Amino acid sequence: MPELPDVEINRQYASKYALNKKITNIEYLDDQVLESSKQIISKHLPGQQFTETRRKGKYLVLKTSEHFLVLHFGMTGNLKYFKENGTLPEYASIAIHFENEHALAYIAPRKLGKILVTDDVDAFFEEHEIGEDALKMDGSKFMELLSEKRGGVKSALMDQSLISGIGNVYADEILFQEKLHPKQDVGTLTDSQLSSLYNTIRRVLKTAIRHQANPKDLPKNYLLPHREEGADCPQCSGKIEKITVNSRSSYICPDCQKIK
DNA sequence: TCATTTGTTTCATG
DNA sequence: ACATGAAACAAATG
Repeated sequence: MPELPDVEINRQYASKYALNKKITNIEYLDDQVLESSKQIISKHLPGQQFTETRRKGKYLVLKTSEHFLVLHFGMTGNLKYFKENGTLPEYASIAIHFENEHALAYIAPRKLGKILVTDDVDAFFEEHEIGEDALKMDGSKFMELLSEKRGGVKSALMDQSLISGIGNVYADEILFQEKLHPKQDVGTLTDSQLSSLYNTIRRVLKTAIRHQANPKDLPKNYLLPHREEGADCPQCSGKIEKITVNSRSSYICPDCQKIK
């Protein structure tokens, strides 16, 4: 579930609480999500402080003077800043302790995330084929990439090597707003449709960020608050349907979103 | 008990 | 050879 907007909220959270505080030690509660060894992580972080946060697609990056802590939340997860003498958050994988007796926990209830340290974050993104961030990509690049792509429009939006940050949930919202069927072949889209799609991607993601990535707070004409089978379409009298696209659940309004 | 959840990886297909 | 889609995988919940 943590897609671009959710990760961005966590980035803002980390910026607010975790910057410019000396790291004292790292507490390991679950090894499952560690891509770097404990030894490596504990070698590079304690004694340092985070000076900058970054986000690319669904990845969150905390920078120290010479290294980068790279976090990915998989399908569940978030950060939690807490007092050391308080309760350790449930499902915390690691806790980064600071000199001020507070700590930042990486929480992953389903343990499908990633935690690693690297000294070259650009190389990391290149190795993992993470394309330009959905909010940083410019319009002409988007048009170029999508006009070369084949297959369904939804799989194109979710292709992290093409454009990063859009997952299953926000792809549904973007397509609903555009009145496009997820299985419509991307090659059939006109330049004007692609251009409109680009603008909608930005609008939806930015709107979600503005609402703290909380689907319930999104505008009334958005799909997300009604993303369940049989719900009323927020834009017509139709009922929301659940269909399978790319072996994933897609929620669409069959009246608004027809293949052309 | 098992279907369901999702990003990523892997395998099969065209 | 390459791109695309389908399926497997991880873990935990209800």
